[in-house]
Amino acid sequence: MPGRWGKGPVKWWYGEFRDYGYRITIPRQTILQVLDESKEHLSAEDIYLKVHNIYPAIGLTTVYRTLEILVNMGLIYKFDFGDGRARYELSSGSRKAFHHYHLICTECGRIINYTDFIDEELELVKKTEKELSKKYNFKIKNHTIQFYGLCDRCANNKE
Amino acid sequence: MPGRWGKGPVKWWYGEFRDYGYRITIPRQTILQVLDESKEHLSAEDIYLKVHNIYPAIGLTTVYRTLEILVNMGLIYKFDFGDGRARYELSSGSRKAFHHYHLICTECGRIINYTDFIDEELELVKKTEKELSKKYNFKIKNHTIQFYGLCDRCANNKE
DNA sequence: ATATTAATGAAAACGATTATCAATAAGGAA
DNA sequence: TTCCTTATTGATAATCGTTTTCATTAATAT
Repeated sequence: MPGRWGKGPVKWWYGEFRDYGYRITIPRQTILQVLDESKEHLSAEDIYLKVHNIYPAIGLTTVYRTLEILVNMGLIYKFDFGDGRARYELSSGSRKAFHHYHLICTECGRIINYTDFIDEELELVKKTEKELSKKYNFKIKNHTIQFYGLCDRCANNKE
Repeated sequence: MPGRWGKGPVKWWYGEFRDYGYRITIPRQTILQVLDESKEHLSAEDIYLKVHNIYPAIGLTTVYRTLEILVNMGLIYKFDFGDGRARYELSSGSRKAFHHYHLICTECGRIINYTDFIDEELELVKKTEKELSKKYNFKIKNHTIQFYGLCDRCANNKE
């Protein structure tokens, strides 16, 4: 989609936003812009700070509220890596959506998205998903695979 | 191991506990007993309440502190399912340790451990683990696979 | 341009977890 | 056993991420 990801405020979600009956506001535009420009797994506060640089009137409350509706709309994913704060990432974007596979350092909290083996994993996941939803009567919406351990830096610091 | 899982306070961890220099106390015994007798994914407060029935003098602080050392010792696993409270489960026990695979209802918080396909999954996980730890220099200690969705009860309530 | 009402931000409230600290009790030594 | 040392305890306060409240502001339909 040429031009869809040009610089400046992203607009591709305007229609979808209106379909939901949501208004298009500067805080919401800025939050989506920040999410779109970032490759990281951002926490609510990360996002707040980045938005604050662009639009200093922003409130942390608005960030939380906007993130919640974006999650409900399916525009972003919310992750919980066990460090007490949630992380958010656009569900679609410049890069393809491989947001489900993570390496997490339990020492420093570093998070790496890996994209190796996703084909094989996706196949197995799809099969599992199908069988599990049948067996347990679960309507499966999403999944994650996480590996926990020590990253190189932290492993070295331990010896 | 016959007799290892008899009723009454569990004692199999006494040695390990002493090796770590930890003292064996009534609160700790009771917490481990509760964990051993439960098949569920218990939150700290769940555990507190159950222990409180047996040993009313228990404090919530002690529960948190004990759980932390048990996690560090590797005797229990700590999970974070994204509902703001951590869950704990014995890493070994009467049942084998298939604590890594969950179905989570995002509506009511119900958690189901599934054990289907774990053979295939374990195989893939092992392979992935090996390759990822090489590629990213990660010392992988643990992993989880979670499926999020709606359980039968909650899916029905939505229509 | 105006009216309607969703959206905002500051502040307070909340819930889970952690830190503080004086009192207690486990376990080794005598 | 009894005493001593020190880890452990539980009540309380503090912390931190997130939610709620509510009066003010601003987006959109008219």
